[in-house]
Amino acid sequence: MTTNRRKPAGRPATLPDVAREAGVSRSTASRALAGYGSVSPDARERVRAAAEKLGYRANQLARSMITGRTHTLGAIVADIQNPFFAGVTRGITDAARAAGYQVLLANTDEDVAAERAAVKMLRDKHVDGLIVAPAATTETAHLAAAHAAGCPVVLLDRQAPGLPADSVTVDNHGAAQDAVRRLLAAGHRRIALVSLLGTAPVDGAGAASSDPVSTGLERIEGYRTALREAGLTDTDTYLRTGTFHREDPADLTAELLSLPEPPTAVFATDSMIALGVLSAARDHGLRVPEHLSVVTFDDTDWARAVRPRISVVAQPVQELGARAVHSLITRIEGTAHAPEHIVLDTEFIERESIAPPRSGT
Amino acid sequence: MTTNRRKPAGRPATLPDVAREAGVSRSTASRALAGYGSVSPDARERVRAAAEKLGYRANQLARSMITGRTHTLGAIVADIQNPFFAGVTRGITDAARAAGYQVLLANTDEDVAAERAAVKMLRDKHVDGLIVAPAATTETAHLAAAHAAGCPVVLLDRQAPGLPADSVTVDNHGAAQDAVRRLLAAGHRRIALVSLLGTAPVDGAGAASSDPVSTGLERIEGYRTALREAGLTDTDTYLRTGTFHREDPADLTAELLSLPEPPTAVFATDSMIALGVLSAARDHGLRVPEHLSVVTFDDTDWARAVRPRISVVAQPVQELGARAVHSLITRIEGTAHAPEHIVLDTEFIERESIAPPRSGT
DNA sequence: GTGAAAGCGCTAACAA
DNA sequence: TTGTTAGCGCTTTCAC
Repeated sequence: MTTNRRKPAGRPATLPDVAREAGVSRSTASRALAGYGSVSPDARERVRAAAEKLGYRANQLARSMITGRTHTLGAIVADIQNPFFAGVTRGITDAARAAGYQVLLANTDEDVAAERAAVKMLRDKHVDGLIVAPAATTETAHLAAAHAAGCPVVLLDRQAPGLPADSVTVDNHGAAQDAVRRLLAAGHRRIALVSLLGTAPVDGAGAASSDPVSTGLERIEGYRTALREAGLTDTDTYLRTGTFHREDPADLTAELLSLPEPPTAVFATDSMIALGVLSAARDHGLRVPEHLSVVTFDDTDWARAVRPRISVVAQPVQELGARAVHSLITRIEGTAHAPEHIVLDTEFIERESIAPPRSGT
Repeated sequence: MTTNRRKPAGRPATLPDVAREAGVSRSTASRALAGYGSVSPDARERVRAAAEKLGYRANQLARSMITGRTHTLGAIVADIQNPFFAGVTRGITDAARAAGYQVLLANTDEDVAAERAAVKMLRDKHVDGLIVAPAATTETAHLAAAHAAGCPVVLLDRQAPGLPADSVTVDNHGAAQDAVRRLLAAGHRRIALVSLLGTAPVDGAGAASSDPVSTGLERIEGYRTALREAGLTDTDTYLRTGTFHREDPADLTAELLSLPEPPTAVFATDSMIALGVLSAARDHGLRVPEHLSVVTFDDTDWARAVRPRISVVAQPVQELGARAVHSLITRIEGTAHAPEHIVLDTEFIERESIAPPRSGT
């Protein structure tokens, strides 16, 4: 038995309803509404009118089943409450909407297991692609699998060497180096870096011991490079890295400030760390910038409102998100091409948190 | 012709693949996996093993078409970059995920047209329900329509009188009143309020002239109540309200501070406004709290890190989001019941931004 | 307890 | 240009 009953008032109008109202077949109605194939102007108009009259809205679920496209993107970030990711997410949702896509959001708290679970859920929902700020640089099998299975992935903010995916990042090394150079130029020699990394701390002399997020690592390397340039060979004396959820940046800073020869300047690798640095400085009765110069990554709202205003390395947060969306959609809708790696410029914004050290090194 | 071909390696496994592998019918396989109806333990186990072997993941799109449930929630907020909404969104995504739901996110920038468009897109995607911080209190026909059509709506942070929907808010009137009382208790008489409202400014004597967001209005009323309690009848002398995107809170504050008899204390209705107030105070060479006491809604990260630390009315942001999710899911999964209005407590956190005025009123 | 068959709302070959 | 036909992958009566 075919579905020839008339549409009851309560039920939302379906395509057969529209077709019947317009006096055409379902396929013609479908073609007219989706705007493909060829339909006579007359039929097209009748269908349009019928759809309007019935308040017809296409069932995207049914459409997606056929076309294989949901026009939905998945965004996986560490923490939407972090102003950096809030800005990035804003950029993502805006760009996505402008391109006719919606965004499913997931937080990972820098936890790879949570990231894996998120990828699984989002793929179950058949997102057309994934924008991921990966929690780890090496454990990316789930991302590679998604990519291979035709769910394109673009990496945001962070790289993952093994993965043949597009990426949108900033030049963390260069930006950090530049920031530290400014501290050096002001006369500082005892310059600290405070950071939080994904998993394991960077110890003493060498490189990272484990698999932390690449961003932090690059900033640390930029810091070291700048110090070495200035002839400071012992680059790790004032280097303090903690682990998310385990260490508090304020404590790391407090420890630095209690040193016999405390740093005269601190470089914070993001705005939430800078807050900890500021807080510790205050607890030690230190004024910025007279007693302690401070520079941080990320130009948050408060950096230009507090006293003194904080000098920052500003990242183009919204653009980071928007470019990720564009890369992703290009890959979803376009033909295969080699992974592209977009590197956006940062901007150093000089404000009032840098002063010469009180006593020379 | 039935679909009897064997599963090619490239294609993801489907239910027929699993059924064939397990030697049962599709219906049995479906029952075993979804865990309804009755299936013999033996068959259940064979199906489970087959699914595991083939790496089967159910197509949620297909499932949703049948069941009418997508296990997806829509969240419509003003601006994810506002720390308040960032916190709320965090609460929403976490609670949703814990309950087996995903979240589609949309920003409105307090624009009703954008909100309407978002509701339309999200409903097209068949979200099971909507969490909305409505941009306007009266223009809510699109929300009422969604609700009536079986897509439940819960209001977040803001009320909409005409709408028979659940809501989760805080006691804005009481919290504002309490905050202003503390300023009064410190000896202030010239207390300003700076706020940004949805559409039209609140002028002179009366109530709102148009349809701004209820939250701001309630805070203004709380402010007026506290002033009246203290015998200050002229409650609007230092009341300054602007419009989103049009006025800058710093300008509103600058104007106040240029008055012949400037206020000695300012109450900001959210953290982004507080930033403007602080900035204007600095530009006027005023120190907080010696020259100007400051209190604000929302306990953002920076409020406890800046010097002086800012006294705030803290809202339970994550809980606000979580409770909204629970209300919504209860309504989605449960039976019809009268709208419930949850009002959460705020907490006044006393810090260092309030001092007695220099010259008594 | 299990399978056959119908069908959710839509698109896409293919014929006409 | 248009209609017919066949599904997408799954759930779900309804007999057996």
